[in-house]
Amino acid sequence: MVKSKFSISLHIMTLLAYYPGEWHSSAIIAESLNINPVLVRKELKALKSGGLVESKEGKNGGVRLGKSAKNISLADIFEAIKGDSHVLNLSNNLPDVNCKIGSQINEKLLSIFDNVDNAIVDILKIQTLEKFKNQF
Amino acid sequence: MVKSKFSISLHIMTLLAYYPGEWHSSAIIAESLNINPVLVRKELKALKSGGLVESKEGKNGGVRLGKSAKNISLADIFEAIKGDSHVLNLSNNLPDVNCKIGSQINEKLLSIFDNVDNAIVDILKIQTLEKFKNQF
DNA sequence: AATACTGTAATTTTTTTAATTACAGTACAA
DNA sequence: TTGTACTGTAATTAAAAAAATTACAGTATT
Repeated sequence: MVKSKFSISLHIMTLLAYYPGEWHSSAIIAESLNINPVLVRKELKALKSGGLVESKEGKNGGVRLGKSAKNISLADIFEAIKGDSHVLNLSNNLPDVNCKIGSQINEKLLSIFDNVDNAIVDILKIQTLEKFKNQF
Repeated sequence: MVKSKFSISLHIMTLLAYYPGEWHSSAIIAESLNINPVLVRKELKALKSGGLVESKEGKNGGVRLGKSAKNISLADIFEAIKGDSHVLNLSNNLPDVNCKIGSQINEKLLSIFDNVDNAIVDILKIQTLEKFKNQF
């Protein structure tokens, strides 16, 4: 479910970029997104591992950007939340291995998925988070 | 769910391209994909409206390519199944309209989604169905 | 007239996603 | 040193989405 993860993560990142330096609690962030705070913290996990945000535990803790919004592209966010998954998916069911096409389709599809993901990264590289948040 | 629709549709189209001219029943196609025949017919609906396949009702009916695989790109298939939807999605919940970011994020996201979809189309335009099926 | 298809609607089942609950761990601050 | 307000994460429940199934009208073919 890369699909809505990107939206959620970009929304979070935009908030953090809009109020730089401030620590935001997952509850506050969740309010703007109108989703559950636990889900926010889960999404933040991926963004943290990419170094895009940093968090502070304890009272008055929260999260803020891990580096300047000028140095974060939308592709960075996409890659952080994407992990090993693809934007496109295989069918859940295993194709018929006795079929010439069915037996090989998945490997060919996966190769296309890589190309698609790379194309998305390329197009998202163009825009920085700084530029994106300045639209608001 | 554009994600697995593309895989299902490309699988179908590859089968049809591999045995050109022949009428394939949804049951035969469903066997290779290991999915329900009704779902195959549903996917075919989108491909038909794009002129990519043609169907024949009645006994010995079925579907076959609507034009030469040489004249079909993977982008054509993607666009046919995509319809008005995007590969990326908004969050299901409406963001807080009282928040500066929340009130405007969705329109900005939709603009990105268009760019992403266009990038996918561009990369998929490169390969024809003919070339794709010749890999098998 | 029997057969083998498409096309499509309605329903049920399965899968996925999100929400909720719960709580250990941490830092601040009175 | 204790209450408070956070993160981090696991486990469970609820909701939503996707796929499968059932059903059947309509249509060529033989």
